[in-house]
Amino acid sequence: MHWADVIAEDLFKHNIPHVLATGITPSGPIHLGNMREILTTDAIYRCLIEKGGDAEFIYIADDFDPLRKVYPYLPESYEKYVGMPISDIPCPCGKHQSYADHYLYSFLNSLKEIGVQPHIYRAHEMYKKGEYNEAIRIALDNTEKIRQILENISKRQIPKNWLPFNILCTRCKRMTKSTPILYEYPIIEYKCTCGYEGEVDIRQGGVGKLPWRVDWPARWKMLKVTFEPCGKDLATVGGARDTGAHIVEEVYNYPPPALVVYEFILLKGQGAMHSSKGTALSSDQMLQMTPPKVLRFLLMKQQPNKHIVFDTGLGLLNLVDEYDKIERTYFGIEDEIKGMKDLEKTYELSQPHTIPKKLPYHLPYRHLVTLIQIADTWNDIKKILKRTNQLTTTLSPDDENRMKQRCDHVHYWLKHYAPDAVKFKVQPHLPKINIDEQQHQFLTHLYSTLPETKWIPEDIHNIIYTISEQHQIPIKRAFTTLYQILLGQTNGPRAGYFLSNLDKTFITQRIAEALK
RNA sequence: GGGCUUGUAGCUCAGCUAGGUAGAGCAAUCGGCUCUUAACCGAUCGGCCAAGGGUUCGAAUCCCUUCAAGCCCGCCA
Repeated sequence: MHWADVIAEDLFKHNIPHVLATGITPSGPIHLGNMREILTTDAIYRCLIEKGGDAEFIYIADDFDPLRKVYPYLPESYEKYVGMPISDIPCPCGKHQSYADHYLYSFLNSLKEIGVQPHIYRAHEMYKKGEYNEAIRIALDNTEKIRQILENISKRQIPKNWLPFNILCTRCKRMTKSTPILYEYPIIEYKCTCGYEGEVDIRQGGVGKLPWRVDWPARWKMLKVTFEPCGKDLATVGGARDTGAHIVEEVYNYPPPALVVYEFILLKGQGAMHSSKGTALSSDQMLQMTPPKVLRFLLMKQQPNKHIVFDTGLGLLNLVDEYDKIERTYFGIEDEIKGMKDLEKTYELSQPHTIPKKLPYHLPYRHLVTLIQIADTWNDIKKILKRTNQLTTTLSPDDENRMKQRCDHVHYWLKHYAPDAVKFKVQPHLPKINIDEQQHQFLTHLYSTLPETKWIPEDIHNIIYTISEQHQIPIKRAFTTLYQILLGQTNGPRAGYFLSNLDKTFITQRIAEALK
């Protein structure tokens, strides 16, 4: 059984309305690792619905959190906003309503594209509308109990005057600088390091925020959460998940939600992703170089508790080809791959929206990488495919769109991530090179043979070999010569296929030019 | 010191929640007309399943111990 089915079945057994929750702080680019939380939940959600369960999928944007520091991707000037809620800080690009919106919207767009549609809650709205008021009151009434739980379980020392509430200073608008002096319902008197002393009325929304370790359990109760995955960093003994489970039971009188711990996604050669260190791949970037279904596939094929090593280089091509292979297998075109577990379910869960009824058109992804560097646009690629009999039927509009999208992805990948070894450019003019005697011989002979050569890979391949044999030119040298006059580099795609994809007249002219 | 997760072929991973002859993809090697490159096809190679012990007729799989790696057990999310 697929892992998502196993978890869904567990939830289903409880026979209650389920709320599957996810939550990410939009304090920076939301990356592929964060995406795992969403997609893991989405998979379980889909399986649960399929079984006939009653389930809702929600996403909470923690946009009332304060900005912690000036991250490397922020301008220096943001120093003055540190400590303020990210929903109240201006947008870095100026196009969004707030700092939080800036990162949140790009993420929400990615979600749409990847076929995930959770009900979206925004923490700053919930706080400002007063939806947290009851939870805040309960937390403050139970200050001692919460203090004990936190001290016992996480072994941390909590200051004497501490309250489970971070006050938003009325004057400096920071949430991290105030210390409470006295709490008497509903008023908290506080002092801020900015020098301000004042009071807040907790019956008013948005005057402050529960600290994370309390906010989380409060939210479980409020939204009746029954399941929430969490990253392995939070799932440790003494971590937020641990203290949260106690607080929700002992303070909020609600059972802790079921849990799945997911592992990190590592970037090949770089280790874990950290937005703060610039080693993260944002969901945006990811979707610009990978078809959404392939991205889903990457996460669906692997159990959540396994780390994933993502390779933005050649590994990406393998991943896409692997996906295509699974697709062919799903439609019965290819034999089942033995090592592939839960193939059907994995394929279905990889679809952002609907499951295709028939096999989509396939062109090996690696081949596309070559073609696109020759032809640039899908329309031109199509001409080549037709001329060379690699494409003999008319494509459906769906297939057309898919291929166009793939072309965009390959372009982006080539521009930003592809290793130099796969890159080449057919030079519009003869590159400056010196042709020696041997090469001259080879090209002369090739030139004279071209008119009667059939422009198909095999034949092209053959004449290259035949000619170099006749002139006793090492075959490697023959290939190099061709790459030199066409690409200006010493190697390239397999010559026969490569040349057949180029226009014969163009090749003839180029050789003539080189012989001058 | 404590917790969680992971450890299977050169690499990325299945197989572990049914205990029954170790699997896939990629890489590598060889072949596919006298054919090395980056479409493609076929074949081959490749593993003491991290190590040790236990349960069992039988263990990659269940149990215990050890080792290694990653993350956490301050603040903040």
